[in-house]
Amino acid sequence: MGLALCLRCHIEFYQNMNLAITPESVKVACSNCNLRELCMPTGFNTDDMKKLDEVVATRRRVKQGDMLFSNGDVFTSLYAIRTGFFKTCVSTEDGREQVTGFQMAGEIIGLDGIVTDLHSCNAVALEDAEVCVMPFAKVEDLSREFPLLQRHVHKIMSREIVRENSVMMLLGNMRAEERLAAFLLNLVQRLHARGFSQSELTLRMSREEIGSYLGMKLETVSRAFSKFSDEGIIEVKQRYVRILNSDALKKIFNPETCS
Amino acid sequence: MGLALCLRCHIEFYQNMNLAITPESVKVACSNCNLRELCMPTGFNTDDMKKLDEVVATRRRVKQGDMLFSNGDVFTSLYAIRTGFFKTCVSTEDGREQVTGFQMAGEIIGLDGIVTDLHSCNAVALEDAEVCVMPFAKVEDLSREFPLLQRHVHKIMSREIVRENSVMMLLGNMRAEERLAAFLLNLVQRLHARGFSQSELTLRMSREEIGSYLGMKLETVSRAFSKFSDEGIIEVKQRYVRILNSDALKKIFNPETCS
DNA sequence: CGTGAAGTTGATATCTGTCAAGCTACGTGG
DNA sequence: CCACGTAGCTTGACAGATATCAACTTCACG
Repeated sequence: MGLALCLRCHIEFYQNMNLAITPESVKVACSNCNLRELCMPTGFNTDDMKKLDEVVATRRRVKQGDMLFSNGDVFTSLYAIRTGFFKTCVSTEDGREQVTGFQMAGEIIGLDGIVTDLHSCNAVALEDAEVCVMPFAKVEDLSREFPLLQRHVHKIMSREIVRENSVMMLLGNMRAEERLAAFLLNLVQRLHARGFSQSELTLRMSREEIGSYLGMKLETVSRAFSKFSDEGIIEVKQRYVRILNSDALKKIFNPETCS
Repeated sequence: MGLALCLRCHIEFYQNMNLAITPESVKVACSNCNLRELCMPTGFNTDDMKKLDEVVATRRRVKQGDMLFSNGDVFTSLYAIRTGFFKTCVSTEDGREQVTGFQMAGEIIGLDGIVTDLHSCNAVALEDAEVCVMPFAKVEDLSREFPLLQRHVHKIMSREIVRENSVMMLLGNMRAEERLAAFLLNLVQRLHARGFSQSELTLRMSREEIGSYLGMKLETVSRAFSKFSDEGIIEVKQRYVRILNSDALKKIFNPETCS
């Protein structure tokens, strides 16, 4: 899965990956899943592919607002998102919450639980969702059998580490508008890789959740949206966002070029 | 390796791990390394242990200020720190640098390179260091043979993800003094797990590097140190720090108790 | 013992947070 | 089908935390 991550831009560049999502797909097996290229390694023959179908034990539906897992839950499985949109967040006892990521179809959540066998964050569905449940013991078993799968699992974890590095850069070094610009470009880029528009998106999260992710208050998020809108860079209407000038958005956090 | 990570505190609690570091140790094999419990899984018999010695291909010395690897380098190996102290950092073309972590003996660096086969950050030695070079292909081979090693590798990567989650919480939700307090407690805790003092430490990094990690400017770091010092919570003399009142330090970022 | 890097401290500027008011959109129930 | 209520969003005024700029001090190293 040729993927390069531009730390500067906080944008992932997927190659050979432009998958239309047909919500009508019925088959349970990975081998027939149209998200396969996002979740699973490629390069298997049909026989091996069938064996790999075992990775997914079951499917699970999660209603909007419900948690797939939460802090303290026993870790048993990774989850591949089939449909829907999630946020993961950690929180302190005094109620401060930090959104650590937003995840969409084809992305894997639950990696936080491996180290202690307990989840250390909450995964909340931001819209009705369906996930593939992949018992981690099974993932490990099959990984030992299939080096390609093993490598794939390692890449997924490494990608998450690198993504978090880029979020640290955002939080530590960038200013409010730079953060929001990077965030929007990252979102639209990931959506585009899934067959959606390069320039339009509907946010699945509130201003407050965006702010929590980007380390700023909801009012600051709102102001930044308004500023971009005033400058003609984007069009915003509540959660609908249209990017009118992608280059201008890129320039906000990267005065020069962004590969 | 019983490890729990308190997100609130940004403190890792290691269990059964209090290893004095004897710089005189000569043996090359993991099986004879006194850092084994930090780097390697436990529970192997002597025969398996010998096979696992193959994980480490060579040792490599890195002089203070030199890079173990840098952004864009081809990824081949993970590195286990034997002696010395590293920082990892990412940077943008316009020169902004974000320190993403500080690593000490027994910790593993290089995980960022797995996803793209290229390193996406720099690893700089903050003091003369020696690392064990673990070719990743060999790690993967042996992981397929030894489930305990496989699990161990997964835990190391998951731990890094969880650590970065807690840094995101620091950067996104905490104020300057809270960040520094959490940072000091985390450092001293990790040093203590390696047989050093619970209350004294010598910083291996500059104020600027601390600031970069914590998302603040060096002057702000310095002021926070001075404030803690004025309040009698710590004693500071340049890079020497003595924690006089650990509870007060904990209270700064956690008004109640911190487990 | 001199020189420069690192660290400290003060004065001021700037960005983002806070508080408050009003607006918009959406869902619910009459 | 409309009215109402609420949650989410926007905007303004002001406050506060941290950044910036600058001067000075300390320490490490040659």
